This record gives sequence, structure tokens and C-alpha cells, in this order.
Amino acid sequence: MTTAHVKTAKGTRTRDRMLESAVVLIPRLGWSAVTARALAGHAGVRPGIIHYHFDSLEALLAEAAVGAVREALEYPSRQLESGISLDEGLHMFLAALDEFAPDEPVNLLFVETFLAAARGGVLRGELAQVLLDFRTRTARWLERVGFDGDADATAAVLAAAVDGLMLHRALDPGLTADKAFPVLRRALGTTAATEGSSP
Amino acid sequence: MTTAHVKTAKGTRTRDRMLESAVVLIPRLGWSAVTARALAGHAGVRPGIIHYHFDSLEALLAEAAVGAVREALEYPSRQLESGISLDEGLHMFLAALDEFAPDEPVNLLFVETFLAAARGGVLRGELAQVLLDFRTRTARWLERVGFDGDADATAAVLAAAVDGLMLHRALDPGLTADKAFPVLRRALGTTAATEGSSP
DNA sequence: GAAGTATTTGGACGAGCGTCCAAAAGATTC
DNA sequence: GAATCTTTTGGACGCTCGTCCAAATACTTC
Repeated sequence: MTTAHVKTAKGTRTRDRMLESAVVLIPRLGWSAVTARALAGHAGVRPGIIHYHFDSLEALLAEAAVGAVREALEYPSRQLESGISLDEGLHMFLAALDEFAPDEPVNLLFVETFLAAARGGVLRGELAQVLLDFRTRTARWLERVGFDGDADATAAVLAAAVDGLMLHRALDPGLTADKAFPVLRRALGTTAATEGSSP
Repeated sequence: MTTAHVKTAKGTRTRDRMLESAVVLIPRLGWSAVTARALAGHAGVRPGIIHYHFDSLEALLAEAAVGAVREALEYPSRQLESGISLDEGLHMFLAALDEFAPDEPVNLLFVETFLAAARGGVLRGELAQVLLDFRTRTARWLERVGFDGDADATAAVLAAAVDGLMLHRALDPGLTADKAFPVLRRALGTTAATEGSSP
């Protein structure tokens, strides 16, 4: 499995520092442009140490990315299960939009990880599972909160929309949570008439 | 600006072949993993020729990506202005979802281009303009078709949602247009009550 | 403080990178 | 068909890549 013969606190700290550097550099440089030397430089270590703590650079990136995504979803996940309302929940989803920080853009990390996973490898299965789990929790929350449409499909679209908004936000600073809220609020509204009419 | 001293049909063909190879390889390998040699190999030429037709590899990628995005939006753009209904338009937006082809995933090209643009450079301005233009056309179509809410914000969220769905689709083959349609249809429905109530 | 283990270094390895260029090859013009 | 212009080649350039490893260092245990 993952090479991780860490026995002392110092070793753990170095390992963690490299993981954190990966989380910073992946969005900044792009997944495949994060080199061993760039990462080591950012973490304040020599490149050689990478292969003491990890099997490969790619394994380091994958562990860092999935870990960051899992961690980023933990708090929202718990919130959803704490009985918050539909409006509160949607606000929480969109809060990530306005927390956009150019120096540590977690949103772009999400997208980079998505793309890296789409290219295949171990990442694909792991990330898919993390996201499916979160989507399921979102669907259960929707049901709990009184949504009476297809909760699973709605949760899937909501998650996709938030990711898409984070991506677009990177190019358009005017795309704030305030703007997006009413639109998505409508999608979460009481399930309306199934079909309109063509003029 | 872009080095392009093409004077014969043969030169044009070689140039185009390289642009097409970039469009194929960017989603497959990831933006920064498309090397001069990989691209030349796929296009059936020698790496040296890249700098005869383009200023740099990066310039080649940028021209290919923006060109592909612009081209991909051309048909939908014309459709929106041909008087199609709200339902027809939304179906068109989501059609891209089911056209997903693993061997030439245009959707992933979109996302890769987005990320490359977010990293800065000339790409950023160019892509932002192309997308803003398309978003504006979408907003005008929404107004024309009877949508009475904030058409600009709704168009922005719609575009983001479609991009996000394309991204998620790469990891979840079950995320089809049929599933997403009713959800987004609700977001485009007659603007509902502004706020719900918390229980 | 010696012995033993865990961690880190510094330098090396072959491979591949983007880019350049003189010369060859092909096309066009007269 | 010679002259001229355009396109392509093949090989080279200096550099950086991921990875490896023996030696040096830090830490823990006794």
C-alpha cells in the first residue's frame, strides 16, 4: 500500500508538510505541473525525502487531494445532519463561493482533483466514493427538509452546480453567492409543474 | 502576434492537424502534460515544426483550446437565437451531457481550458470574453422566452451548472440529461417566492 | 554515551523536456 | 529548369524531470 513507515512525531510533521504543500501547489500550478522539486522547495525539504514517505510523487498528490476533499466536505456534511433548514443549507453550499481566496483556492483544487480522477488510476474510485457519499447525505437532508421531488437527482445537480460555480468564479469575480442563491433556491423549491409548453 | 507565416495549403493542413491533436490530448493527458513530442507524435510530424507555426507549445495549446471552445459554442449560440422554446433550449444545453465520448471528451477540454485560464496568461482574457458573450446570449434568450426573473444571474448559474455536470459526469456515468432536466427546469421556471421559511 | 532505529541529505542516474537551427525537401514562379 | 520561397527534417543545446541510494544526521532506548 502507501509507504508510510512513520514512527516519530518529526517524521509525521514532515509528511504532513508535504501533503499541505501539494494542496497549495496543485491549484496554483496545475496537477501535472507540480514537480518533486517544486513541492520539496515549498515544503522546505529535499526532493529525495518524497520517496521515503510516499511510493511516488503521484501517490503523494493523490493522497493529498483526496484527503483535502474529504476534509473539506466533513464540516458541511455534519451541518446537513444537524437539522438545518433548506435555506440555511443552500447558503452553506454557496458560502464556499465567497470564501474564494486567490492564494489558496480550494475550489480549484476540487476541480483539478476531479480531472486527475477522470484520467483514471486509483484516484478515480476513491474520489467517486467520497463524492457519492456526500451526495447521498445531501439527498437525505433534502428529504428531511421537506423536498418532495427526486432528491437524488436534485442533490447531484446541486453538487455539480456548486462545483461549476466555483470554476466560473475563478474567471468572473462578480459571480457571488448572492447572485446564485435565488436561482438554485428555485431548483430546490417545491417540485413544480413537470412540463411547460412550447409557444 | 501569433507566428503564422502560412502561405500554402499544405502548411495550413499541418498547422490544423497540430491544433486538432492538442484538442484530443489536452483532455486525455491533462493540460500541462501535453508535451511537444507527444503532440508531434499524435499529429504525425516532428517536434521542431511546432515553432515554425507557433510561438511556443503553450501558444499552440491556448489557440487550440480557445478555438475549440468558441467552435463548440457556435451552434448552440445560433440555436438560441433561432426562436427555440425554454424546454427546447434546456434540452440542447443538456444534450452535451449524453454526447459524452470517452475517446474525445470535449467536456473535459472545457474544464481543462478553464483551469489553464484561471492560472493566468493571455488565455484568461480571451476565454472570459468568449464565455461572457455566450452567457449574455443565453440571458437574452431567457428574456425572449418569457423568463421574468434575473436573467443574467440565471444564465450564469445555468452555464456553471452545465459545466459542473459535465465534470461530474466524467466520474458518474449515471448522471444523464434526463436526470438533470427536471431540476434545472425548476430553476428556469417562473420566478417563485423569494424566500421560504425556516421550520 | 553507546547502540540501534528513524529520518534526512546531497548527489547522482538516465530519460525526457522546450526550443533552436542549418540543411534538406517540396512547392511556386518566371 | 533555375531561382525563389515555403515547409519540414534531424539533430543538437542546456535544463529539469522522477527516482534512487549510500552516507550523514537526529532521535529514542537502554
